[in-house]
Amino acid sequence: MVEGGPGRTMGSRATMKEVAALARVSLKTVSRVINDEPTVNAELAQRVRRAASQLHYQPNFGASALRRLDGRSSTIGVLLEDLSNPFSATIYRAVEEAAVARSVSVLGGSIEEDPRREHQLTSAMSRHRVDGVIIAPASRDHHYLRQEQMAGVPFVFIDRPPRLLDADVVLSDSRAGSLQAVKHLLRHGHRRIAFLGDLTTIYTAEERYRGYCDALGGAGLSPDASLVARDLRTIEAAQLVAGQLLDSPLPPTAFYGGQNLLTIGAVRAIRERRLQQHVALVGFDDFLLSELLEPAVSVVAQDPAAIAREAARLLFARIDGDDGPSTKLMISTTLIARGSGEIRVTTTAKSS
Amino acid sequence: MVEGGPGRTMGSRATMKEVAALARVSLKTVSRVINDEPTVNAELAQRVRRAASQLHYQPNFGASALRRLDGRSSTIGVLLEDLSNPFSATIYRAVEEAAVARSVSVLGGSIEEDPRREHQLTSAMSRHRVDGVIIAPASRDHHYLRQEQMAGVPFVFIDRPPRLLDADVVLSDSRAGSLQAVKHLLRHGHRRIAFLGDLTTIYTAEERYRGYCDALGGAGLSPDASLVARDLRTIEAAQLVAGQLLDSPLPPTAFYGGQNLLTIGAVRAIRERRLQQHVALVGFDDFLLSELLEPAVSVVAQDPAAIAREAARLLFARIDGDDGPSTKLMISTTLIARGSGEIRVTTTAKSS
DNA sequence: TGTTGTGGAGACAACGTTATCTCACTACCA
DNA sequence: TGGTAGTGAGATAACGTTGTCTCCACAACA
Repeated sequence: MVEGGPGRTMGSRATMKEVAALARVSLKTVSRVINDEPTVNAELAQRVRRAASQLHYQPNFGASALRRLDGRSSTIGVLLEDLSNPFSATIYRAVEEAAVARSVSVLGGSIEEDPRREHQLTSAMSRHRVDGVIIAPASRDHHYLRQEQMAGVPFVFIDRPPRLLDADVVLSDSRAGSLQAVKHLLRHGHRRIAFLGDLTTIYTAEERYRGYCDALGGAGLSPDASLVARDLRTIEAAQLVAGQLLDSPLPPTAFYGGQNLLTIGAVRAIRERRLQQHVALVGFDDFLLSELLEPAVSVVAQDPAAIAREAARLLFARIDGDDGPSTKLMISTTLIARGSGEIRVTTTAKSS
Repeated sequence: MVEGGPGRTMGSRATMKEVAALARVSLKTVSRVINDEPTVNAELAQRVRRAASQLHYQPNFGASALRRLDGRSSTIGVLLEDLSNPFSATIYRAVEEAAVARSVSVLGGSIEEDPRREHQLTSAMSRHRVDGVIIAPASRDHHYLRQEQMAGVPFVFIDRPPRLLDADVVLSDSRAGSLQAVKHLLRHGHRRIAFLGDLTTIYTAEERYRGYCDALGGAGLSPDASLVARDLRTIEAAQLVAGQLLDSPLPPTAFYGGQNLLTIGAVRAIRERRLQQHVALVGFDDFLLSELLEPAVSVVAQDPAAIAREAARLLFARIDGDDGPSTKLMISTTLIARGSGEIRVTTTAKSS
């Protein structure tokens, strides 16, 4: 045998043919045993299994998918915003769990809010002939996926709905959650509530802004443009803007952070100015350690694991042949009061 | 055409054959165009490309890998502890970045410290005929991967070295980092330093314990069994144990958290008892918001992105044919002093 | 003008597997 | 005893692609 070691070495893999030869049966019989077909004599099956393990035989999924009628590759694609952010990572993990239960492998991808990258990734999924895709899209026109659907690949959208395409979708109720968060602040006497929002191109960012407006409207207020900052993406950007707002002549008495990182940016800006006991804050989406800050941060929590479980359930149902009309699921959010959101408006900072 | 919609519909995919027919060229010419072989007349190539896009042709990687001499599937496997923890997620992302640069897709998997699951996942990778694997293993004998190596699949180990197998590896210098952390506490006058550690079966947990012992030894001390808690996995477990230690007659004056979650558990226990200005704490591995706690948490930071970049570099070099001897890379750690680790031993809590 | 070389394109086999068809054999009943 | 199911296993083709071989047209050369 050729030398082992870490490098690439040429000891090719055993095939069914070789297993068949060693077990002295036909190729097809090996196929039957590998696929657990019942119509094979126990003794022969035993012989085949022994031969297979002796040769370290590993079936070739690619070849199998190529030949089999249903073309199944035992692979699904999971395309999310960014696998390194906790929301995406939690979703990935929950989908992975559903997938391993079916012996399906997961091809992951981070779209990074880049429609071009979304196209590249879906195209790669297509070339790999995945059995289905769960996607949190960045683009605003998903029409291009129609071809894939027609080729029999089900898509389940997550966190953001499909546009110009009919497909299943599982969403957090961002607008209602936002409404709830801002109402909470209003209830504590705040009238000057700043909004920190992500890219306006992002569906959920838009929804959260709508919820913010809904709440203000419900209190007879209308959004004050000078208190609304959008298209923020990083902790630093949010920190800067929140700081500027706090330093302005008529500062907000409360912040609503439309996303994890933006909430954290607000925490930093507030903290820098030692205003953490005076300026209220509610964030959308929970984050690790939010309860260990002082004051602990009140949030509207999503349930990413639940979203992922539902999405996986829908996807596998489609893969199993369900061809009913498309489903839209809303997963509700929960307001968690921890302190920062319950700070009442202070007399000194009260708006005129 | 059959009805579209979200369900599975039977509009099969275009093949090279159909593209060839539409472009009025041979199958092989299409193959040449798709693979960017230069020996094709420009006009023909144009015709082929037009036909391909008209039919929404997507090459079948499986079939391609099956036939081509090198058997490349344009897929790598990345098997980590748990994709939902920030360390694993950061590594995954950095590897993904290197992979997309080569138009390679990533099959991810969470081993969850379960050797059985590790076997299942590596086996799945093998069946998918990945071109290579980056793995943070849970098992303690990797001999079983020899077959895969011999079949030409390179493995790069990450965070934990291979055992009974020759393969590339990229590690954080856990022992040195630990030594540094505990020395730091000793320098601030602490003698009763508690150790919170993960499963003793985990290589890095063991190394971090060794570093702890090294540091104590360097100060003429030996580890006090009553201050050492190991095999902890969760925030809650660490919190409980740290609390018990703090409530004991002779409590530690400092904690060394051998892992993120355990450090956070210690923070909670200390905080519950309002001792955060009196009990020192250093953690191994940085975490988000560590700097926003009060006091901010001093840590020994790893550089998971650097680990991943090096691992990807090694892997792709192997895939490109490098068959030199195996490489071992150590990525150094950095002590970040933020406050919690610089608390001096207090007179009241000083040990006898 | 005949020969050789070259470059572009097609014919065909093969990769490892599964679907289909066929066949040998047993068991059962009239 | 002959005929008919039923069952287990092999022979063969085919999936979509690439590697190899062959062929043809055309240019270059003696």
